Amino acid sequence: MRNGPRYGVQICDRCGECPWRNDSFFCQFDPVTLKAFDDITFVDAYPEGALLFAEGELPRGLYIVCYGSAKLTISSGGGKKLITRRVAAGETLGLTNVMSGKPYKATAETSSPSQLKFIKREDFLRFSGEYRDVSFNIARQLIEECDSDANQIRALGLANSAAERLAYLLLSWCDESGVASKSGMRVYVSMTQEEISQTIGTSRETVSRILKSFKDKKIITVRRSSMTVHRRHELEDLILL
Amino acid sequence: MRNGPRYGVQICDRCGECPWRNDSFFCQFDPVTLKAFDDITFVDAYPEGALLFAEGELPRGLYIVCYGSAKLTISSGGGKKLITRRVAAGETLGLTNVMSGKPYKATAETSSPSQLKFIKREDFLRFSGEYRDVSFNIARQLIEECDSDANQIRALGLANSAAERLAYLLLSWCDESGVASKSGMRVYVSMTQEEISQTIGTSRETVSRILKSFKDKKIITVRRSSMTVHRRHELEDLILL
DNA sequence: GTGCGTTTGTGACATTGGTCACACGGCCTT
DNA sequence: AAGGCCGTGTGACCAATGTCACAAACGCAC
Repeated sequence: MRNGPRYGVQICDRCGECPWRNDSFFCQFDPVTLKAFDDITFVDAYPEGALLFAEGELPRGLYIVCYGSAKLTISSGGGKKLITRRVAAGETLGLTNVMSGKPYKATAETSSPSQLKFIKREDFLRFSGEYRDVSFNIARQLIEECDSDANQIRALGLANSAAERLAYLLLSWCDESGVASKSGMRVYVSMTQEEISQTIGTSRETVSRILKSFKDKKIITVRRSSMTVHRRHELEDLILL
Repeated sequence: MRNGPRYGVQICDRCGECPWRNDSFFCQFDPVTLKAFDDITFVDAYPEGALLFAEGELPRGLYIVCYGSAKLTISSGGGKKLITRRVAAGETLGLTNVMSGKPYKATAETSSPSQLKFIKREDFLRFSGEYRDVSFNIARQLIEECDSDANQIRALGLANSAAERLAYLLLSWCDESGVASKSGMRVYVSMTQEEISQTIGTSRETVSRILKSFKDKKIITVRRSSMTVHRRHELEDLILL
């Protein structure tokens, strides 16, 4: 830690000393690789909502989320917007484009105050050729991206209704971050209904109405920003995916 | 060529002698790699509609299309079916699953009489670690898959109508395989309306109606299995993607 | 040609869900 | 307390499209 906090984030520019280091992808280099890695990266902190790159731009380099989170969105000429992925600490932003050199197909912005590492494209390409565990981690992340894309294609293409997609989203929250309580599974909801609608590809009003119908059927209860799923199986029954 | 034709396909089991070898991915190994590669692969011919693997199965090995074509589909409990990808000669089937060991998320079947190579998973994993150009080609193919998935997410999630998705599909046909003629761009249509509907995630009837509306507006004409796009820009105007 | 299976065309109808319009409530700042 | 902003709840309305039910056209085998 060299600097004071910025946007509430304590900056740390050497992976070896990183207090948030976890078991995902790019945190997992061995000490030698990590040292070389640190030498070619730039660290910076960003406030919530900072634009990292935009659809159509050419990739200048690779971002890695050290702390915080980001989201990728795509948008249509008609103003419609879809959130295609949420990126957590330890994951990369725009890896495929850095590898291929093709323009970004999505826009990336932080969704909370975050610290990111940045590596210039040419440095990263050279680096990835020199170290074995780097190419391995690249492949891992690429596979992970394919996997998550496949899930989204399934949800968008196969669901018969917005209710089905929403039920699917709620269940994924339960599985990823749900806490068992006596009356069901409690999850912290960090998205507004607007964001939820952009995640499942529907309108904000529809999300509001469907959530109401879930509440009416006593499937869920909502208090402040936490939601409790009482009858998981009723959500599962909705889903034919 | 060792064997007589099967399902109308002339079998060839050594890449070095392959008459269909092209410039995509796995055809591009250098001679040394190619030789080692031939030693661990099995070649076979399949009729149209042959099932190669199904959703939920564990990957036994990697398929590579030498000749012919295949498609990947996903389907819901409700009987709905979506074609997620068409796989042409030189491309692989199920690479991500072979790499990760996770169950297939899609079903693969040939969409014309085809010759495929098969490599057992453990052989492929060993092979991919030993030869440099193999890992390179794997990364290339993974990136290609992410790219195609991203396009599909955009088409499914951002389009406002079935007409928009269909227009998008027709334009992609023009770009990929269109032949300029005096009255417009001519493309050979190899899909039935049923398959088209499964590609763009709508019903067969809707495809029929939208095509009719395009014909009525003189945007396209259809004769037998070839279609001519007369007014490309009118299709483009439909698309807000 | 004849016949059969597949593919395509079309009408009628019900439902979903997008859009517009506006009210309400919470929270923050002044 | 007042005002404003943001997120949410809700009614009314309508266009898009899924579904069912046939009919017509096409392609292929005999």
